[in-house]
Amino acid sequence: MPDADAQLAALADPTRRAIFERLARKPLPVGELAAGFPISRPAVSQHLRLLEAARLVEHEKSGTQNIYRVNPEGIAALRRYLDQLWSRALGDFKAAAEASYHRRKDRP
Amino acid sequence: MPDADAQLAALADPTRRAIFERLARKPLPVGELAAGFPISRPAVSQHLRLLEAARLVEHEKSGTQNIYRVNPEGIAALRRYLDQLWSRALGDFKAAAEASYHRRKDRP
DNA sequence: CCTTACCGTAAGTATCGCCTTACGGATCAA
DNA sequence: TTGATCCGTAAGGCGATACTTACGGTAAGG
Repeated sequence: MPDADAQLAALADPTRRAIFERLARKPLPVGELAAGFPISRPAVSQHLRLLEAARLVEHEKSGTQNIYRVNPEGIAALRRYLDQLWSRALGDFKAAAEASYHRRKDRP
Repeated sequence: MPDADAQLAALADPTRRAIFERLARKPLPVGELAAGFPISRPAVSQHLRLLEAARLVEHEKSGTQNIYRVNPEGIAALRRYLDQLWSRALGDFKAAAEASYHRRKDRP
């Protein structure tokens, strides 16, 4: 999955991650989306271009508007890559890590 | 978990992710680790500093060597953050994404 | 003690990334 | 057609970052 590079780079930027999270709650046209951020609309467009290239979001035209939404397949691909990374990464430490992982997860 | 920014930024760089994956397979001293990459040893040291600040790796002194290994707790923290991001991110699309996620996972 | 091996830090440089403003294409209403 | 809205792209500035070489500090060995 060679998207992993682009996907991680996309999520690494705080603004882009915020855009992603906002689209996650609800699909939005670019203008309405950009209104929620302190940067210009073209800046948001550029972020969206990266997010879409990374297959984290997708868009659909509706009149003059472009409606952006999250891309479940790209997200699933990234999850698979990361799961495999963690399992390879944890090797001998797998037991300890899983324990630490579930400890906080099971007791919120 | 405010580490998420630093952790994602750390993994976004291909060289740094390669370093992380290599340490995942086996803890290594800096010199031996750097020998596996086309960049200088100080460059590797700088990457390790970022990875350690992000709690993705940790190190231990052994004579004149510094042995670096992955940090299971930091990794677990990132996993928790991402899991929560996915669940918030997928909302209505959760079913579809989970399906797509497990489809490839269950049939390797 | 002196030398050697191992490593981190500092300084400098070139490239990359995020932002802005300016501009042009596409769609809809009047 | 004309005008207004919505949006993407282009060009440029500026700070961040990923490298290099040079240097200093620490530990082991002769």
